[in-house]
Amino acid sequence: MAYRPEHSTDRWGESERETRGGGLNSREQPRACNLSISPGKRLETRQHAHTLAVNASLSLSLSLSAPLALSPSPLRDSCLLIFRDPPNGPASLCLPCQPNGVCQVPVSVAMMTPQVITPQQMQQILQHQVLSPQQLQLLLQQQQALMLQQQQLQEFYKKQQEQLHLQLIQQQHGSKQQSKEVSAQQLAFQQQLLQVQQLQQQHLLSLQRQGLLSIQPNQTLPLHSLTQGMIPAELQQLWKEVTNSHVKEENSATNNGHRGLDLSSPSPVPPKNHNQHGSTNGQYISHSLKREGSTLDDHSPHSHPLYGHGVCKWPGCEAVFEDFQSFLKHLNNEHALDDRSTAQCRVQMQVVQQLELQLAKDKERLQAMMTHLHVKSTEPKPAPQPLNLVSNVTLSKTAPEASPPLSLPQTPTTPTAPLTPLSQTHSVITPTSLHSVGPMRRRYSDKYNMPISPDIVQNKEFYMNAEVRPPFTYASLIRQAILESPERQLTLNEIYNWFTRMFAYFRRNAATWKNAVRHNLSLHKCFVRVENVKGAVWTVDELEFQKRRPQKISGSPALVKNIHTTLGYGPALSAAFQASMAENNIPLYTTASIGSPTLNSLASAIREEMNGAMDHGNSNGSDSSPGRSPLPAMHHISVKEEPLDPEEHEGPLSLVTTANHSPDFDHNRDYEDDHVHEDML
DNA sequence: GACGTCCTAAACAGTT
DNA sequence: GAACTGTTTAGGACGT
Repeated sequence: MAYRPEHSTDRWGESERETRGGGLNSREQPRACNLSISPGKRLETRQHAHTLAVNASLSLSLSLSAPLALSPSPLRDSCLLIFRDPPNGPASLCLPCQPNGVCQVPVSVAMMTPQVITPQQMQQILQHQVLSPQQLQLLLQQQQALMLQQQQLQEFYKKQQEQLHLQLIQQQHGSKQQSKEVSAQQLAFQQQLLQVQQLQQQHLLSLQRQGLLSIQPNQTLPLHSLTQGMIPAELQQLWKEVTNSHVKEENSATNNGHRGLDLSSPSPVPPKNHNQHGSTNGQYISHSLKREGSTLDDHSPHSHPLYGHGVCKWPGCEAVFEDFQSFLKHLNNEHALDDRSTAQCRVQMQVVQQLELQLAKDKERLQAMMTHLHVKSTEPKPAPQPLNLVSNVTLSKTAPEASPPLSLPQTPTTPTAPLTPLSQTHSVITPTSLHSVGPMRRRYSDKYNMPISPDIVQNKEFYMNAEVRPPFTYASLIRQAILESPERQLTLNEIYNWFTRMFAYFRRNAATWKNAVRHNLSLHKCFVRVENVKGAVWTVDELEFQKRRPQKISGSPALVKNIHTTLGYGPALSAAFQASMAENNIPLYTTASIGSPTLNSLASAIREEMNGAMDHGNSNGSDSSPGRSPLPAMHHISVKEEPLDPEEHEGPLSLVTTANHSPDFDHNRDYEDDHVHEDML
């Protein structure tokens, strides 16, 4: 009775203040986004580019999101990071990434940057440079590492050459065109190598400028040792495939695709600071790399993007390991640089490219939608800031997967909830952003019949950590909780747990929202109580859920279409994949517009998918697992307070009979008792 | 203004 | 008896 709108408003305002003050503008800004990696390509990711960056782990582009644990790989020390703070400020180097850590630069990048220092050069350095012991040690490490690296590359090249030789023998009868292609490929490869050499020279030049290396201008750099005779077409093609797309991206994105190090301004930071975290850049580095799921942090050395929950996440591997070390061993042994891994990388690259393509399309579509909606909305509401969480999700994918326990202090500044300022992310506003604004929240999920799952998925980290009320109705949330469960049924307590697990907001005021949950469960026909031996679980009658509201969007075919195309979600897919591949015709359990015959059939499909198995389950009188039957036990379904004896009726009325009701009839019955029950009684 | 929906609050009954 | 679960009612806010 004592509903106080001002109270509600205050709470919202508070949440938004918390969100914006502590989250969006927080110091938890992913400053790592401004990190540049060199040599070769000065590649910078910014906040809005994380989504792509995370997928570009094999590209020449910066791919901090997919660090490869190379320890004790020699590649580790061969990467050179350039840090800028501010982003346009002078560069400072970090060499190597981390003395005892793991390189953040993917193999493809690290391999491009061999810093071969001859003994003569080393001697020169010793003679002419006053270097600290640390620097000397670093250089020695580099030298050793690079020699090892060279050996590896030579072995690799040898293999490739043998393969190529075999291939050439097989293809000797091939046409001239093929040989022409091979020649062209060789040419291209030579160009690539030339670029690499240039990059390496630039790299060394940068070293020189940093005072770490002193080389006479006319001195021949010993870089050719790497590439001596390396013209196998196979390797070339491989290289091309791995690098081409992203080189193109860079070339198109920048006027100079081979800028290499930006040495226009020599770093004012003396080399002695390179490994110190006390400096600004040091903090930057540490912070940045940590935020990218790095294993550099000595306190959390067991995080790796290819390792989660004790399972190797290498595509198709799924090997289980008891500890991180064994995983690393496995990674280095089983997923070393060989043909198989390369092929898998290729596949992954294609997947990534497809996703990127899809993402680009979706972004474009979203932009169009936003533009369209903005044109219509005459009053821009200034106060609430939409939250861009797309990149956050992407980031979170690379972060340790340990979800924050419920007992954690939930502040918007929690590192697991990185927030991106709106000002930088206009182009990627999630659908929620439009609706998480003030009192509109509760209409979000239903008004346009938009599925809430992608939003929840995308903003999961945020909702889990920020005490911001989710812009969904209780009914939508309950439905989501149930549908997310493997068996699509939850007990009340499990629903509670889902709420508290997924939303920090629901970790307080439990009495209020729990009451609301119960109220909604009981009130809405779409929630069906299924009695078990152990108790009762709640399931969702999807059709009923869809009938809850008449759709007013029929007049906007474009919107309908857009909604329709974003309906596809499969529980087996990962969250990010769901978000980006929503329209890939994956079976869904979500809302559909009732008015459209197409969507009606879609809804029928949903119903069949949800209940079709139940037909088989109906004959299964003895449930081997009574507590958690994957099929909602029809014979135990009780619709609200009137349990029916399934023996006396042909089937559960709620799921079958209501499917034939017209929406116009049904959507008004949400609050009313099912008179069918009375008929049947 | 009517209507529908959502939210909050509360009372009540049954079950654990 | 307390806590939990489930149902129902009531009233206000808000959008259509």
